[in-house]
Amino acid sequence: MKKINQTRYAILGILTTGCRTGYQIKQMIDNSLNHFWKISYGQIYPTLKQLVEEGLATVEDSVQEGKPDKKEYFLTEKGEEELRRWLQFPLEDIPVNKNEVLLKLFFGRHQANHTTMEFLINYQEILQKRYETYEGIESTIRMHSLDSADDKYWLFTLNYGKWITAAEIGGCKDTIKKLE
Amino acid sequence: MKKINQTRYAILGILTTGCRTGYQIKQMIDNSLNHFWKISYGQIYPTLKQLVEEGLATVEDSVQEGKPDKKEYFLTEKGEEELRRWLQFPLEDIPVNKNEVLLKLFFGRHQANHTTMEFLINYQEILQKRYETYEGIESTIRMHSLDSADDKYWLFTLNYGKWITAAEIGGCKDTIKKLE
DNA sequence: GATCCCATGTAATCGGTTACATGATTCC
DNA sequence: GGAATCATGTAACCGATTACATGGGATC
Repeated sequence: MKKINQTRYAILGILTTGCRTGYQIKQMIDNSLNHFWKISYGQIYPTLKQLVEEGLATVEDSVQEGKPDKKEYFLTEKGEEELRRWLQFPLEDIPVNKNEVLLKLFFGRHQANHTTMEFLINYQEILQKRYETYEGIESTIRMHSLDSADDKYWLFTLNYGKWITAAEIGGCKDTIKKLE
Repeated sequence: MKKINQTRYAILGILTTGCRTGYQIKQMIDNSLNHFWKISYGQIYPTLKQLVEEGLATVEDSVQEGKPDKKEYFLTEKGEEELRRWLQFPLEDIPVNKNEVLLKLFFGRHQANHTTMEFLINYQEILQKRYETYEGIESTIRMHSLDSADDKYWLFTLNYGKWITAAEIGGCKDTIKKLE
């Protein structure tokens, strides 16, 4: 069973949201998907080139006034099909998310409980901030009530993200309590 | 800010649990940590060699009866210090866990809602099985009435894992409901 | 002149997987 | 003889990051 390269599909997907250049793709992922996806220019530019070679996208040189020139990428019909094929392809098993917190918790007997607790409290604070960020984004989207077709799914994603973050906060608190 | 190689520390940690050989380390991770960590021999053996070179561990050739020879690794004092140093080192920010489910959800407008729902139902079933596995392991540990110093922390880890899994199941259900 | 944003790209390197190679021992 | 388990290792490859290189335009 060969593993598929998800980054290709992430880029394919982003190209349907109005982002057209490598720079914009990077910005979109850093700003909107940054809690569950990331990417570097070292991947973006070569991948875009490859997508064109495979006929999944086309490029157009675009001259801008007041800004540097840029290359705009557009999905082809074939590219859209490829995206849809990937979307409906089911997860056969859960990918292992390497979790540093759980790993450290597992080796907890090698340090004083209060040190583990401090570690968890620190992590919990970070999670709390993340949760608040989600809430902020959510209300921004709702207020702007943009008619963008993507918004609905963006909110689903945020909501799912909130569930996970809340659970992690709960897990931290619960563990801290047990360590006391 | 340079990123530290956590795999080294995972191996360092496992060496404190009674696992002594590369083979045993692999087994331990596959059997006990498989939901939040994984590793391959291609990492284990070179890393063990490196740990010895750095004075964090020592090797001993061990002849066994009825089984092939093996190499047993032991943490040095320096190795234990290194492990403790890593353990107490706080997370400065949350590492990005690339999440295929969230990514696909984000691009949901490109397919029929029922397709997205089927995808989520499938995922939810996988999560449910995982949750039951956690419960199974938990009761096994509790029944064996632990004298191992690690057991307590193993249960903390399991408990935390249950929180996260339960939340993901909740997130799936909630999203499915919204898609109806 | 300095700094920031926009914009594109590559080379070196790293972390990790996969596939391969080897071989002892036990159990059926 | 064949399969399963125990055991160690390497080379090729892949996905991704980091550091570097370049440069236009706007703003202060």
